[in-house]
Amino acid sequence: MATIKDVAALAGVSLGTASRVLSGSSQTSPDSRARVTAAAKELNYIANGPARSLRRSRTDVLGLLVSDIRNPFFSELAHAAEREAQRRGYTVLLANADEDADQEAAYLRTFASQRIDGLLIAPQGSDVTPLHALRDGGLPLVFVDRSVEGLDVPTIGTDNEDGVRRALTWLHGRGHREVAFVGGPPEVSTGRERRAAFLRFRDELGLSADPRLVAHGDFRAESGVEAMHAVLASGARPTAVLSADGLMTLGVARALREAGPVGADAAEPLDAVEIVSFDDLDWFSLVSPPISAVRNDATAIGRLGVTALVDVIEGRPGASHRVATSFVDRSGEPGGSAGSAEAGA
Amino acid sequence: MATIKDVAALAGVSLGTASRVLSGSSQTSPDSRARVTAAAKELNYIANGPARSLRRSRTDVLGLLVSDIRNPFFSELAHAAEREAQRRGYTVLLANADEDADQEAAYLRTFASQRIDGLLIAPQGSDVTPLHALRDGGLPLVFVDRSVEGLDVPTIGTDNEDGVRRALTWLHGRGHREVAFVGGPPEVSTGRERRAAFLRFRDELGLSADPRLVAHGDFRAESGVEAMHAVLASGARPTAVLSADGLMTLGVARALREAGPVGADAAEPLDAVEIVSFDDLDWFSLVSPPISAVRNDATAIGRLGVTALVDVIEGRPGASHRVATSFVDRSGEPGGSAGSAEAGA
DNA sequence: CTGTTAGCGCGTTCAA
DNA sequence: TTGAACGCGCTAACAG
Repeated sequence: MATIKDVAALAGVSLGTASRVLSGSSQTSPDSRARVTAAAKELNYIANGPARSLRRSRTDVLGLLVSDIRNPFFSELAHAAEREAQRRGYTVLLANADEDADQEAAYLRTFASQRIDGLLIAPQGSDVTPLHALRDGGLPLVFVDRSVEGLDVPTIGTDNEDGVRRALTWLHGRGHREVAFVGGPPEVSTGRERRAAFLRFRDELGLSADPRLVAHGDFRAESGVEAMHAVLASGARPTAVLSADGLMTLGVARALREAGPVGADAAEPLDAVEIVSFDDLDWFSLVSPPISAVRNDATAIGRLGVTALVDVIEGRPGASHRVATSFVDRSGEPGGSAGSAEAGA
Repeated sequence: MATIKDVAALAGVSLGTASRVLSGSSQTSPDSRARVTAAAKELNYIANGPARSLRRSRTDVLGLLVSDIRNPFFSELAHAAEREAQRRGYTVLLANADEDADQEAAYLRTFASQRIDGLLIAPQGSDVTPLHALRDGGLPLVFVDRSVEGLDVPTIGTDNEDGVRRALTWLHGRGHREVAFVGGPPEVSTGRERRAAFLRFRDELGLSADPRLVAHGDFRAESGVEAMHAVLASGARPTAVLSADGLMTLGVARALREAGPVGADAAEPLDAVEIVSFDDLDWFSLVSPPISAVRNDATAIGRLGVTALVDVIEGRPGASHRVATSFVDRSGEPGGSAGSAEAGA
């Protein structure tokens, strides 16, 4: 690979002049500008990033540490963050904690070693010490989607309480009183907030407070299956269920499908259970009956996260946001028959 | 941030000794090892990556440039690649070309500047010059999922021909003769291969060669909607459709749903169209009728891709692979009723 | 086994 | 406006 020295030699100027032309920092004569530019093109010169970073003590790279890249919410968030970052002259280094605190800690070290300029993170929340260390080391930090206590960091999250309120109000309006809840892990802030909101609005709306209706997963599909099975096995007979994230909704739908007439002792078959999801997935309109959902705006969160992070990096205060949710009511849609123009199989 | 100099000073040893201890390269006395380790821990020392890279002229970072991070196939591939890379001591820098050749070129530059040790790429295929430049610059390269002509690079792809064969044979066995095809873009190798295989096996099996049954998208959901609409608008009346990738399958399913009795002039309503997808998505079993699919093993491709790339980096020849597909027959499953334990709404 | 030193490629200061 | 020289933090080569 050609170095700036090669470029300078070919252009017949000094190394300093070549550097000034290429980084466009200082004034240079039109003559040397032309010659250096030409030489750089001819040699296919691309500046050595590590050397540059070492000298400038900045990398123009942002880290994004998501909880689970296979979760559509986070891949959409990542996509939006990447676009916004690129618009502002930063590159995004994406890493995946896979809902695992150890892996999160490992990537935190990697990022620190790479000397990224700032970090966007959806924290697991089980152990904050590594985050504290980074923070004390002076790394600009912004939380997306989730947050952890005791760390004063700009946070871009969803209005979880209002989202849950929308879902329960809607279910209540449809006549449901036995509403099950498949929540997220209590270690994670969104898990806690959505659970608290469920309990609160459940009571305010006068829905059944049967504790057997409440179960918890880990925001992954398989845990949704297990949680829903657990609810059904407990003997509870929900007419509807609210799932706290999109992947678990997939699991819940699977579990309900598998369940059939429930349990060994169940004489009475299970009526159709209406599903409502926190997170709207693109296939919800295709199942029967369609799944209504709280829209959780990953794109806005990714975009605002980068904005806040760049603000912090450049010395401005980063703004926190609670992004509003909306509710997608699919009760009026035909549902089913993805492969057919008719309703019903 | 503490530097290795600080660590050496605190430990009371020379800079060289500190370096030797921390990188574990050479032999060191137990005494200095203990003191350096302690000092490093106390100062919360994390080596400066850029400086390290500059000196060693390697970064221990692999690039992964995917076509579309929101495509579940690629997020799964990325996840697998990341795991395998970590296992081998590399970090993965993930970037998203968003099915756009310009963005691909931009990230290629970024990667080159970062001096990554090797690149895993699912190329767009429209313009190979930037890839050639990298290749000539000596960057180890491996293609995943897709490939481009004229570049002798290890390639880990799917056995597209056999996948399509499985799908068409299965459809033929179910009695379908009017089978539509929603293909990918011809600029992309997988688009071309799946199309060629469709045409070949369509003819071998004696399926209808009506050209109105064939349409093309760009591997994104919206294009699946458009392609399916185009087929229906042409007046063709397929009884089944093969979609060339998972996201387009979503679009196809939507289009069929929306279509209803087709067109303004259509007197006869459209019978149920059976959908088969190249790429199996996790919700296919939940729609009605369920969507059968060719399993495209993203995990294997990601894993083998990293293996091949590391081989190339370390001077061994990288092995190409055609990963086998399998067919998931869901015709026997109940389908529909995601929210119910009963079949039917 | 350890201390000293050179230099990776670049941006920037100081003189000219 | 330009050239020369320094040093960012680290590893490796050499001498002791």
